[in-house]
Amino acid sequence: MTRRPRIRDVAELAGVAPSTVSVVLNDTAGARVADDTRERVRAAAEQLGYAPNSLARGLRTQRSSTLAFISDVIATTPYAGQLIQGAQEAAWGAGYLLMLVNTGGDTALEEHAVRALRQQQVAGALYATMYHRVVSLPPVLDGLPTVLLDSRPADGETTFVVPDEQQGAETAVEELVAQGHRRIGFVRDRNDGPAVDRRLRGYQEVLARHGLAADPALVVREESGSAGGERAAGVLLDSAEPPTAIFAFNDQMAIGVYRAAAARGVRIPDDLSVIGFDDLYVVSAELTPGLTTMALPHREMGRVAARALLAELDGADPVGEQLVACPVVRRGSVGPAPR
Amino acid sequence: MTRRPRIRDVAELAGVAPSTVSVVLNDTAGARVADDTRERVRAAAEQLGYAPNSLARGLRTQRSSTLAFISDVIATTPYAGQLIQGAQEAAWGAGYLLMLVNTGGDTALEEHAVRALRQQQVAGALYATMYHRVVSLPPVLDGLPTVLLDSRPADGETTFVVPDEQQGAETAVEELVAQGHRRIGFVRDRNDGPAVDRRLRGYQEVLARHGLAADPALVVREESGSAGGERAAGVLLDSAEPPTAIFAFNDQMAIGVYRAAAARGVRIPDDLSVIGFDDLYVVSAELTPGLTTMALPHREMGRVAARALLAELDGADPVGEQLVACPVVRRGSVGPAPR
DNA sequence: CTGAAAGCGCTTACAG
DNA sequence: CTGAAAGCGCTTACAG
Repeated sequence: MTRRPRIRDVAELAGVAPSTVSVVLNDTAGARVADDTRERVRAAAEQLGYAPNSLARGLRTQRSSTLAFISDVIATTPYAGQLIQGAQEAAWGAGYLLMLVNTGGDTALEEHAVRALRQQQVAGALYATMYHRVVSLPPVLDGLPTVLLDSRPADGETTFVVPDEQQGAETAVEELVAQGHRRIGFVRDRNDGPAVDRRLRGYQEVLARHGLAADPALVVREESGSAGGERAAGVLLDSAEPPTAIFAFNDQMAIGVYRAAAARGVRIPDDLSVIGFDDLYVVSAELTPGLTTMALPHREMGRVAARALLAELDGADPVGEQLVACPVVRRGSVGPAPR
Repeated sequence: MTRRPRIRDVAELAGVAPSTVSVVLNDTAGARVADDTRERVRAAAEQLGYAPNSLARGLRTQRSSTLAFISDVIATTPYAGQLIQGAQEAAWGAGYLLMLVNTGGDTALEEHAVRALRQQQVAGALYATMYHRVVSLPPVLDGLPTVLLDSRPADGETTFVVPDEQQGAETAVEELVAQGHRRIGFVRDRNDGPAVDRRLRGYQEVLARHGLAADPALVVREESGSAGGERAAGVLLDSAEPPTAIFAFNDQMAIGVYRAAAARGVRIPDDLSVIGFDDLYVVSAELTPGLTTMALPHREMGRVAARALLAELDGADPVGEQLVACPVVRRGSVGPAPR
């Protein structure tokens, strides 16, 4: 394997100085080079298969073309890939590569990793969490342009990109209302958090918008897994006035709703409509009937975040909250309200 | 934000030359530096929070400390994270960072990405596919130390790391035999491929080992999704002599087996034991009863691959096939054979 | 035992 | 319009 050509090789072949090669290949603004010289340089570069050494360029320009993608628990979620994919697409568009680090939530390790990333002169960082929550940026990140992905900063001006939870919830409940449902239950996580708070608000908003009673008995708090969803749906279905539709905080809880319905001979969507949130693909598509749900726009979020970061590297100011809309994915679990 | 300290700053503070700082901080072999000088240098570096610029070091030493992680379809599989996580763990241990690129299977894009990676002087590459298959390495990778992850090279000496499919299948079927099952069905993918071939071999191996008849009617080919699994299991369950246990090629097909059983009033595990493959977590844990299955050791595979690559960077020869064992994950779908 | 010099591969003022 | 020089921040022979 012969070594990669350097700029000097191109210069010699073209019969010019290395600086001329640099100017030509970079299309340096305000530099005047004769057309035939340009041509010779280009041909020489092409012939040798020359591609500049990014390390040398980064050292000289004091600006690398890599972005850090730091995440807490990439390993255990099927979403991470989409976030990365989106970020990568936007980064590539601008000639940046992603350096990936997964911290597993370990602070010491995170600090170590960020240090290594900074030694590599990353231009900026995307700091991603695997679900929408509030975080404090670690001090090692100080002074490095950073955009938060799927989380909100505890304080500061940082740009952060999150799903539009409220719009998602509104869309979901509108979907049910449009089918004639008037009593709609909400099966929610036991804990508060940015996601559940906003989804609840969206739910309430739509009920109010349509003049539907906001019966507190229709909102049941439970653990956020399928077992919790099953218990919560059981409470609703066994009540004196059961809802004809249930909006589940997430797809895992929706699985539980399916189970509670099956156990009671309640058919979906004939007797009960169900709509979930997250579009946890392997789950939502495999249920019978398929689960209609709100997709978390991870790929688009990744894109938006990378674009915002790139803009900041070009001198733009942080822009705070960036909401990305959640689209509905219609499968078979929503039907007309039974009369 | 003040700029990062350079080696010269440390040298000035310690009252020595930059070269001495380098020698001390890198513990350069064969260099003799007085203990108190060492001490002063260390203290100065500590005080300034000095960390060497990896770009400059890489340029000078002609050796970067980044590895490329190139994958085809990270976006759509929940496994990718584990692969990356494992690779990262091993890479970090050796002071390397991962540069990630997902090609989406687009060759032109892949070529472009690999070029960019090489411009960044990555020391080597991990080339990952999202399921076990045969690949040809793209020419752009020529001359760059590369290890294949979850795929086998069409030719060449390349090191490649794959799950031990046959051991996994043997373990699965032994699990059933140990529970007294004598008629065991195998619900397999319609297409051939390294994974299904080896799983079939493992299945046959165990039957032979225990002197059980290898009835060809017990092996049913179908599409590899849940619908295929359902049809295949239907064939087995409706046959004159139905099996008491079914080994499914993968968890998706196992879902179908569950459905076929439910549709016929066949109870799992009382009437029928089921064992899957892949441990597609969201699926296998959410079924009722939970699916007993063989886990794909993605994290460990990532680790093994990164370690092998690092070894090659240190001059070791490629080692060809590296098998990583698949452990069984016991949930509730395997029980004693009905009498 | 320590320092001065050269050089990795680029880019960017600055001469001419 | 083009080239020579300096320098980004390191490390590594080589003097002394």
